[in-house]
Amino acid sequence: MSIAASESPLAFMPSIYARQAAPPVLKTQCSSCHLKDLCLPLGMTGKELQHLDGLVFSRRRVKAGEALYGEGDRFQFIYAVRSGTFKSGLALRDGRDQVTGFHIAGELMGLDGIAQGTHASAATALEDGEVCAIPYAHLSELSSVNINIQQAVSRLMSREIVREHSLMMLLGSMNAEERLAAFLLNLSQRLKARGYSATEFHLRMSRAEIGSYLGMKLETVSRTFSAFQSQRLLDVDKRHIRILDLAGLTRIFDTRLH
Amino acid sequence: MSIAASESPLAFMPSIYARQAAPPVLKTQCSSCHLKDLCLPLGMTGKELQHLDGLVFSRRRVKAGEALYGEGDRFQFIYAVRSGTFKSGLALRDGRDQVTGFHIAGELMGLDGIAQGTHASAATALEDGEVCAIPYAHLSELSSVNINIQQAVSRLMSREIVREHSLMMLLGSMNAEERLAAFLLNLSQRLKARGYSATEFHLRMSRAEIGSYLGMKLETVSRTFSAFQSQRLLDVDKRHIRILDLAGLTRIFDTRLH
DNA sequence: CGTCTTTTTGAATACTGTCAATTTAAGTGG
DNA sequence: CCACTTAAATTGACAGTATTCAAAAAGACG
Repeated sequence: MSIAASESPLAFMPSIYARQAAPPVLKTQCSSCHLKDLCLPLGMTGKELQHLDGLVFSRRRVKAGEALYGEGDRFQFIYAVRSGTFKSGLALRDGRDQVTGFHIAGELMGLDGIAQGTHASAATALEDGEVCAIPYAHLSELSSVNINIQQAVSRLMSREIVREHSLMMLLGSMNAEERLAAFLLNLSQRLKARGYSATEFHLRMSRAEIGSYLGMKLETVSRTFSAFQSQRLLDVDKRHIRILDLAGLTRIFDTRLH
Repeated sequence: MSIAASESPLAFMPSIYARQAAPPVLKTQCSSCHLKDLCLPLGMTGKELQHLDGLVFSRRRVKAGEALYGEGDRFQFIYAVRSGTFKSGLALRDGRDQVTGFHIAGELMGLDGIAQGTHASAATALEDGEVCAIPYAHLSELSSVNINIQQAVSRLMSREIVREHSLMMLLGSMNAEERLAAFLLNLSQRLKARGYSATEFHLRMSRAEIGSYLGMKLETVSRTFSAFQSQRLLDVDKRHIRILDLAGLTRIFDTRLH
């Protein structure tokens, strides 16, 4: 479920590297990563970025449905998404689970584990993907050497708190249409920031998972999608979404009159 | 709305100190604080605690209704509650606000400001109280000197993330009775940890504020209190609460069948 | 090609929200 | 100190939205 700190970074690499006689220490470097403006190095400049390259971590391929960590697992790594889509969530006593977040390229998972040394939530891949498994102990050490790295990590944790605040607002005071509109617009913006289309995308999660995240039943999610379609706000074909009227969608959750 | 970094720690102290000819630098020390097992020094041992005493911060008296900081205010301080009850929340576009947390002695406020350098939420006193205003810049410096302080701060931020996860679960999947039961039991535990009665207490927040926090209308909060009373789980007299059947209350939100 | 999962849609129910009236408490000023 | 005003809480009646239960359609997968 979680890989050991000593595990070779090669373990999950394509076979071309494994075939080499003397495999190079394949250090994935943050400074040369195409996600560096979104991910852990966010806001870091030359010097900190250099320090950050001292961070040794492994890349790990994950197949759809596979868990990165489970509730109660020992906390060792913070995971940064390289590719693919992930969900994190908690299991409820009755067997169902509450989705607390969806994560795409450049986003971090596992920060909840710092508090107790064990993960309070679980993270699962919704499609095949790849993550960087960053040893938290090592990141901590680095933080004590360079105060800017420490602050970058703090900012990322704080950002997670802010994100959850807005989700609480959503869950606490919005109706079904507003929730789904907020969800789609948020996803749209995140995809746009990564160079993808803001108006046409494929959902990697089921109606039930969206519903769990938004605090509504899967049938209500489906009905709301249909309602948006008949309002000509969206073009919905199962999980393929095309936003026809971005302004109209924005108006829905902007007009908080409910 | 927020006090300047250079402001004298004496500004909010009783006049007995101000009358002295040469006022001593009145440093409030974490190591001698009666809240040290709950607050910022959580989990710190002798050495870190000594380092933490190097932290200079002011104590600030706050009157009921007064704001500690508002949305968009520049982030300078993390606030630790010494006494009193506070709420934090976001303003909605339509004028109402979403309460994101209630805070009592030993709890921290303002961590959401780290992300952007400005507070994403506001914090207001629900009754007269006192807080420690901890300059974040100074805390950061201290963290780079002692790695254990840095980790303590990280743990506290992570704890906030975990707290919000469970609130999301509440908002996303519980009915009115379960929400109120969860709220009362959580408050009961926190009061107990501070030496107060776990079964009899005075609510400092209105039905509307509880409702905002729990994602329900004030009338529903009131009705649910009445329902608990007729089920002989509680004795409710306006804001005075006496828990008659703690086990029964636990069963309500434990039995997640809804 | 058949099975299983996911999604959509309908009909009825249940829960919470809305609107309104009343009671109680608290604060203000004569 | 009491009348007056304002705010908070309770309760009822009704409306509205989301849930539940059920069935059918459409893909996904082996």
